Amino acid sequence: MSISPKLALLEEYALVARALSAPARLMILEQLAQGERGVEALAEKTGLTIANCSQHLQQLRRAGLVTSRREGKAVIYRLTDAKTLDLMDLLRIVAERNLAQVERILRGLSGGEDAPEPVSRTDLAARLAEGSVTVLDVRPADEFAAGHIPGALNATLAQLEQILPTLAPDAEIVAYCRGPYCVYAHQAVATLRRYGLNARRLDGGLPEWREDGRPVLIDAG
Amino acid sequence: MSISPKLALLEEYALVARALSAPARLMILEQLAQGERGVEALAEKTGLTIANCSQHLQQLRRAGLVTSRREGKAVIYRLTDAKTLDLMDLLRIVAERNLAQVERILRGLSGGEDAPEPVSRTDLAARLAEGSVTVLDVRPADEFAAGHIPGALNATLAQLEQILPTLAPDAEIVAYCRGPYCVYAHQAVATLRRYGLNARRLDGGLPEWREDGRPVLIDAG
DNA sequence: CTATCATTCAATCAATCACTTGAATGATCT
DNA sequence: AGATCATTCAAGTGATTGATTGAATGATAG
Repeated sequence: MSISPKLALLEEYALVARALSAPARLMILEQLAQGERGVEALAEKTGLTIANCSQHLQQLRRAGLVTSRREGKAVIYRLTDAKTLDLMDLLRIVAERNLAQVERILRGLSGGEDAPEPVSRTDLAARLAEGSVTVLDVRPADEFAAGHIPGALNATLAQLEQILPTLAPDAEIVAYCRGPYCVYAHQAVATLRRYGLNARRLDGGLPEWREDGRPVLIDAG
Repeated sequence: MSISPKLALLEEYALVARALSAPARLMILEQLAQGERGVEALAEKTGLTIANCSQHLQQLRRAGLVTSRREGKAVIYRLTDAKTLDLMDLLRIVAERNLAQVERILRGLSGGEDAPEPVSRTDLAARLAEGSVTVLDVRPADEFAAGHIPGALNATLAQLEQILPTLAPDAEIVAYCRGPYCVYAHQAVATLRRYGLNARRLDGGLPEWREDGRPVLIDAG
């Protein structure tokens, strides 16, 4: 308490920033953006050991970004606040505007200059209503089952070539994944376009779609 | 290039967050929000040594948050992008919503429960136009000289008691400082209210006022 | 009450960060 | 060109972080 209040405040703000300063924690937050999860599920999805994942989660909790609740033996974590998503999004936007390295990586993902503009969620909703579009969900099957855009096909990158024959050659395809931090949709679009298909990426992923209040279909367990 | 593009992207985003994860760098950014500055000026304002300040600046530059330009012997730094301010602001908002510690500090600054709501910049502009308000700039004299709200008085916290007699006892006072990260205005309002004056805080500081496109008066050098 | 399971804590190590000090750069002025 | 000044670099120190391992906690089921 002896330091100045001004510094004390800055320390708190810095704590939040620090929580976002490790790739592992960004991955965890991206997962939590899709819904609450237990420690084990998070560890598996992110490739971290359980102990390590638990430590990161506690760092996130200290920064106030996640909250936990006990459910039987399991501890379930969730985002404290939807504003956290905005913060991650702004972080991404600032990084994309200012860091040449980010642009280079994204360009590499999209396979060159010819990456089309993403489709806005409003546009996609309108096109869905008139049935003039094929929606592709590029996330793993379990995440698809837990909630997806109604009418979407599901295929991971590895499965993509298998479903190619089922797609009409002139269909307009819109791919989406976990959200702005996720690169699956970028890669899927690049692959589809290499095969000559008319594919574009959705702006944002399922969490943003849900945040907009749009319908999400959940598979019966 | 051997790591996955996904991880590479997350590393870049984390780099930006890391740049915001030290109080010293937040102070520097707060200064730069008011206008471009040389290294020496920044070091003095933040209380850092020049060498240390230079190192922090380079970390900020690596994260793409600041840009430098040479002017004679001096190197002048400025914010790369106004979006950085949004990012800092959101960081602050998330911290205030989620961290009890922040609320405690702010409450202590404001001297208890009775802190009034801040005045919006739109409101202040209207009240200024009709002359029904006294505006107080709580920043150091040099920053006041470099630009302030037209008609504002200038007094640091230390000088505040000296100008008390010049204030009409029933005047409505609106205090502002460097911006949301700055606590001078909070403290000034607390002091003025202890003396029974009707003081409130402006929402945001001079950078936000300027960002709104409102008039700023610059003293002739 | 004991066994079991998911999670967290504790101890450790390598790596990184913030800060200090003193020397090196790079542009100006005489 | 040499002197001067602002800034940056380089090296060293103490503190912190991220990851690993193994033990401890805390809630449930028998």
